[in-house]
Amino acid sequence: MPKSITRTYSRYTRDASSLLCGLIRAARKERKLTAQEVADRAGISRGLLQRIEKGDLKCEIGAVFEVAIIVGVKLFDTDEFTLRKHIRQTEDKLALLPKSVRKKTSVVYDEF
Amino acid sequence: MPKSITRTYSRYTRDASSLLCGLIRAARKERKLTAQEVADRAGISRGLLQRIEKGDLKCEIGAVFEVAIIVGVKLFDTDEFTLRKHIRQTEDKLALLPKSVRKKTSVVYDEF
DNA sequence: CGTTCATGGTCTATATATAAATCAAAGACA
DNA sequence: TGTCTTTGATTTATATATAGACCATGAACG
Repeated sequence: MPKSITRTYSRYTRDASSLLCGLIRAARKERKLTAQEVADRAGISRGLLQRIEKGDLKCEIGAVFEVAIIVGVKLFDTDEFTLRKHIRQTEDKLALLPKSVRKKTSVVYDEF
Repeated sequence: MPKSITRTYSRYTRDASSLLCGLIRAARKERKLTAQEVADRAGISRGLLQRIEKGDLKCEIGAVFEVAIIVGVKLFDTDEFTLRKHIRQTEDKLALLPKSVRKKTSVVYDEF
């Protein structure tokens, strides 16, 4: 059961969110899109878009990504083709890595 | 009231999410970090970390960002300093843009 | 090869994110 | 300046994301 759920976020997380929401807002204004328009195209409510544009860290990442793309903010700064190439590369690397991480037991008997 | 909430996501959104979750999982394995370790340091449950590493688009963005940073995946591919510089630039640009977007009424009386 | 730890899945209870509606204030444009 | 749209904020109801516990499988590593 979730008890309190008051998360703390690192500075970098907050900065990354600030930048992303600023980019989104600026892009929307530049393209002269209404908040309602973007919300409709993203399939979300205008209220949620407001929170996204304020950098609310509790929004679902899918909605944020969708909005970013709609207003023209490229995530990862690459086109779709390059994106899929990177996905494949990561999958390949992942296949080589061990399935599970094992911690050293390291219960060394050095007391004698 | 939320009625059905079955979102549809664009291809690019799904790809971006796939890449991010792949990078996170690969980075965690490379650094030999246990899922429980990362979850603890991020202040989230192991179950949520599992969903993040599967690219579940309904996870909160703050948790995803936090995990990414903990395992060493740089968002925006820049350091903290450059990140803050970009934030300031975006704020400046935002200050110059109009506060609200206005659609052309364009109800032209041309019937005579 | 056997032991032990990591992982993946499932289930439940609860906190909360979201949609929808409303209202007031601000700002764009004629 | 005046009108009308956009925005911001608030409230409410409900769907659901999350924490926490559990179990079964799998895979490291001694």
